[in-house]
Amino acid sequence: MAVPSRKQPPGRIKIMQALRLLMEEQGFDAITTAEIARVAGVTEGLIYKYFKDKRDLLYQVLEEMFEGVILRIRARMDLEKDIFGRLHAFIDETVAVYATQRVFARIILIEVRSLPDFFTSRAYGCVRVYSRMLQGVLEEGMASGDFRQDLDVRFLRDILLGAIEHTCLWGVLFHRELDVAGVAGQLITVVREGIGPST
Amino acid sequence: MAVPSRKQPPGRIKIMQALRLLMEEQGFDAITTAEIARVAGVTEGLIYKYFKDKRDLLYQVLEEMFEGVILRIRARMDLEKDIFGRLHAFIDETVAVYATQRVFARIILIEVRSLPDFFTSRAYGCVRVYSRMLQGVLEEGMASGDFRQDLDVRFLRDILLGAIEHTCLWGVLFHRELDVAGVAGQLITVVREGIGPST
DNA sequence: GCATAAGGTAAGTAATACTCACTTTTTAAT
DNA sequence: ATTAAAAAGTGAGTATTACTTACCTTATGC
Repeated sequence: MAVPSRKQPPGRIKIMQALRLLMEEQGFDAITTAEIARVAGVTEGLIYKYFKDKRDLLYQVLEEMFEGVILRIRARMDLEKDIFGRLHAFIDETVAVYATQRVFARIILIEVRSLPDFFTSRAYGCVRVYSRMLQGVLEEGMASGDFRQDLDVRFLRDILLGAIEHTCLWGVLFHRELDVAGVAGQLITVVREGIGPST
Repeated sequence: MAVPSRKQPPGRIKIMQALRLLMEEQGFDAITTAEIARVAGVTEGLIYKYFKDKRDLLYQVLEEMFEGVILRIRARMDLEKDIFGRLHAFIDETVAVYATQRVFARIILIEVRSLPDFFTSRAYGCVRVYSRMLQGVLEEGMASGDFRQDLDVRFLRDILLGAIEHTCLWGVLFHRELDVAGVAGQLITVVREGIGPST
């Protein structure tokens, strides 16, 4: 689904590109529909031919980017054989995405959280798929005995997702470089062995 | 500072209470200034006598609540002697706050993140104080040798903060009960010992 | 070659955050 | 007590902006 980039009307594409471009420099709320239309080279009314409202436009832009991100992470994970390798791949690739795709990172980490209808959007479906990927690895690890058994998989998943997001958040907010290997490495260390004195 | 609840004009207090009340049921963006004024029993214009703009009102409400939260967490931590006890107190009390003070939780976890000028507000100062409390514990743990030495304290702090926030996020978003002891317990377990098979 | 639908336009509307000139109340010094 | 001045509060008005609607234009299939 959402695949045929062929049949998409040019105006629709230009509108989505315009928003992506504008979001390189401004937050979503600061961007007006008039500005989007101007940059896209179309009229304001056209936006509402293809998008239910301004937020729906944001969600569809996010969905488009998220599909690429999911493919990228999945491909990277498929290269790894052992559990911790796959876990590391997931974390490392996620951080790498946040580091390089700033518009994507800003949308997912900052913008959509406060928009209520996001959680019924197709873009949120991507979040669930993404989240499920991590959960899958964790379940494997439980089943194989590589991870301790006394943890709730969903809790553990949320702990990891939160840790990843928050370690990247400040860099994304303040446009600072992200030390991808550093963040991913520290995360994996903590997760593997905890913060107790090294064994 | 910010103490004298005496000298505050009644209108100002009523406006802040009105926003808190309205936020029990609605998101910040969905609340209009007209509605705030109506509930407060004052006119719309008065809001702008005491608050720079609508967001500034939100920040001041948050700041007021945050001061109480900080006192509460600090008091709880001061009861604990050993490092892991203090760490557990910080986590447990934070989760308890998110579980019981839903308006506070929603503002800090969901609303302010996308508002650019939040990070120059006094309320953000509270976030820094709060965050510094955790960092203090971690530094102690490093110094005393209770924690492993090869971790960056600030990374570790962000990992923990993110983990706490994210494990509470869905409950807060979807108005579900939070299993305070469960969340805090799992977090402490992971942090202490990692996810490797239990030793 | 024409009907039909899809792509696109332009002017208008309602809502809402915010302003400003003004009035009322409180405070405090003579 | 009187009054000046500062603080508290009002209410009508404005600019912005997301969104609508009726209309035009171009492409597509039969």
